[in-house]
Amino acid sequence: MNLKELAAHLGLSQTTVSRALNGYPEVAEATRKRVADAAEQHNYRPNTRAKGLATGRAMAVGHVIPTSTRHEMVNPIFGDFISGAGETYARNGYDMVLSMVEDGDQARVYRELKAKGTVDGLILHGPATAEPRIGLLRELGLPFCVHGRSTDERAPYSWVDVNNKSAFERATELLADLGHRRIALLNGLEAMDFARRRRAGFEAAMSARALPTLAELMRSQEMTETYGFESASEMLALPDPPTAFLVSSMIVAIGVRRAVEELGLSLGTDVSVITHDDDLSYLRNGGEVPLFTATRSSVREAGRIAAQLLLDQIASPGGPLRTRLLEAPLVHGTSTGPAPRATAGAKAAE
Amino acid sequence: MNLKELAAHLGLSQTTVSRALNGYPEVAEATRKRVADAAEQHNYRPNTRAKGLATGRAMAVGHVIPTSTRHEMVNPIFGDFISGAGETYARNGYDMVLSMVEDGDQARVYRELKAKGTVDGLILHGPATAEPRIGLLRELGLPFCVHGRSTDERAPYSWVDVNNKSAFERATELLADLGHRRIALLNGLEAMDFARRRRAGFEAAMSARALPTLAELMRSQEMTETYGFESASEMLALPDPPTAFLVSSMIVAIGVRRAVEELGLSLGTDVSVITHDDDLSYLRNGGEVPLFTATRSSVREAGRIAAQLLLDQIASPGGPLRTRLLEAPLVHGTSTGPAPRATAGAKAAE
DNA sequence: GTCAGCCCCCAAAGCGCTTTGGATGCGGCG
DNA sequence: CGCCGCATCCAAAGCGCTTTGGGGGCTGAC
Repeated sequence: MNLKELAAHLGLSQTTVSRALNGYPEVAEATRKRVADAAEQHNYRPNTRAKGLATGRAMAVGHVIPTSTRHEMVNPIFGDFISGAGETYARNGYDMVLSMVEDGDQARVYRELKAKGTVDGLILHGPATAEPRIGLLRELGLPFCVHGRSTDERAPYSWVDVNNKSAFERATELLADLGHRRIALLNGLEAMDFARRRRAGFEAAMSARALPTLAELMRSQEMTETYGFESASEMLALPDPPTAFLVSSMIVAIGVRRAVEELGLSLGTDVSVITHDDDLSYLRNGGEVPLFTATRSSVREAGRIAAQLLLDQIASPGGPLRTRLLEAPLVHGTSTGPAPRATAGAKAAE
Repeated sequence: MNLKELAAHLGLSQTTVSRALNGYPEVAEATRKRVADAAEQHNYRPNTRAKGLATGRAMAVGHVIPTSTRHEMVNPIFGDFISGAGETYARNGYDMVLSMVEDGDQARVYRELKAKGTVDGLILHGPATAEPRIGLLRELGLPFCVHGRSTDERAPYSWVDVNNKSAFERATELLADLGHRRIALLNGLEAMDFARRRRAGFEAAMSARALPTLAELMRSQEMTETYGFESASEMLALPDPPTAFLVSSMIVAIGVRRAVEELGLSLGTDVSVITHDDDLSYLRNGGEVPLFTATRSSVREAGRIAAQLLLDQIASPGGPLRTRLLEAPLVHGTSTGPAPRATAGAKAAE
């Protein structure tokens, strides 16, 4: 059933039917009601493409997901973020289109989305410290909102981000307050902006307490369980091992836990761990009492907000570029405790 | 830059330019070259909506992701599946549109996608044993391919699935061969078809060996770490605890591992675990030697295949409905070993 | 020299919708 | 009574593309 047929069926013109359904004032209430009922009954929905052609709006927003071939990892937070964003889109009648793109091809895909008119705006994922995509999108004139920030970018742009620096600063302070002096940092890839900010927070807190940030206790890699396991195993085997770990994601923390337990050590007693927790729906941090002490921030909520900022921007093109900084409160779990008097290494050798 | 402008620029008609770009024969090679060059130079891309309107094809396929509000979990395999499917779409010039939909609303969304003409086909996720969506899609005349199967569905339909039954059958046999007699099954929600098939495989192997399938050693819930931890903790505290666990996902297995280690038991010695491993990019099963013995099947590969079957179906509407059954080979890790002579419970009490 | 037959190319219709610019009919005001 | 203005509705253009249904012009055969 299309507009023409519906109009014929009602004995009205397409114009009137269209106006009735779109809430224009120049149609009598009785007529509008009659039209609405008929539309409902015949399950009429205006064809998206035709409507888009006529209005010039796609009623869709794009997410470009990088999938490097080297390490073909899909970001685990992706599902939850998308899910949050999707809620917002659905509520506003927008579609969400996804493109999986190899790292190098991103620019090409952005240009293409613009030229083909597929979307009205974009969410930009995984910004690096220096992020050329931001300039490109601005140049293309496509509204966008960044999930995260890009330190090197000077001009304003819309973003939603967790306050990674303050989160990791507070986490480090907590560990220091517990008496830990040798604290390891298992960070994400440092090309990513968030990882840089986390390290900054860590270093700020450490130097404020006059604690050393040792190269052998700092790593940054892609956040996998294996990374956590191997790093922790190696570090705990050092002559002077760390007594605490600050970790960038739950998955990495799980690897750390495995290493700790495999050494016969106990989490929260011999070794303390604080992780960032994206509050992923399929990887909850324990039940009532959190398993890991963590800086927690729902990435799903971030998705909801980013989508909303983008839709607002699309709705009022000239408007101000809004941003949103989310705090990540420290939730206390069982993985932290006072620094042991003997070093963990000594304990392990008992 | 649109067709009209490009044609004017070239001093040709829109018809000729369109034909040149779409590879129709009635245009001279020299002209075609000239057109292609100009298009390239001006970065011309036909407007998707206009093209779609004219051809009646959306060049897009939909994925409807259920997000129940009760347990607001996003399936963790979702990201990898989508990523695989996305590769196929990209290679074929298709867009992928995602809808996050609350469980009850699925039928409405399918109808809407059809009526609005947003997509040319759909991938159906998470089929239940009795799956009304299949009938609905068939009735709507939208091509679709199911990721998984639906036992109760009699009429043919296109699907891609792992051979869950044989995988769990072989896994159970391995445990039995190792001397395990009390084997626990931590399954996914039994409304899901895959969970039913896995149980069937488990039970078939158990009864073939004349081993008992005990109600207190079988659970089926949503696959979270907590579920694995709590189930394993409780079962291992039974007077006559299991010596082996057959588990439905890596995440659940991680919870089981935590329970085992927290009891001071050792994985692969005191307690054996076999899990299904979807080969998720962000949750690899260890490095060289797998951590868990597992039935492994890449869900990303499944995504690639499902997308291809769907595109084939869209390309040749009358064609046969293809299906694909993927085997999940058993990979041997460190989490399995001979059944201990003393029961695990006795060992824990040492 | 003619004319059929090809090659190339073009004008215009049409996809399903929105929107501009009227048309029609009615009551109310002067 | 005549005219204005308002409330309703409609015809048609246009969004950017594909595709149908023609033609011109050139070649080669007769």
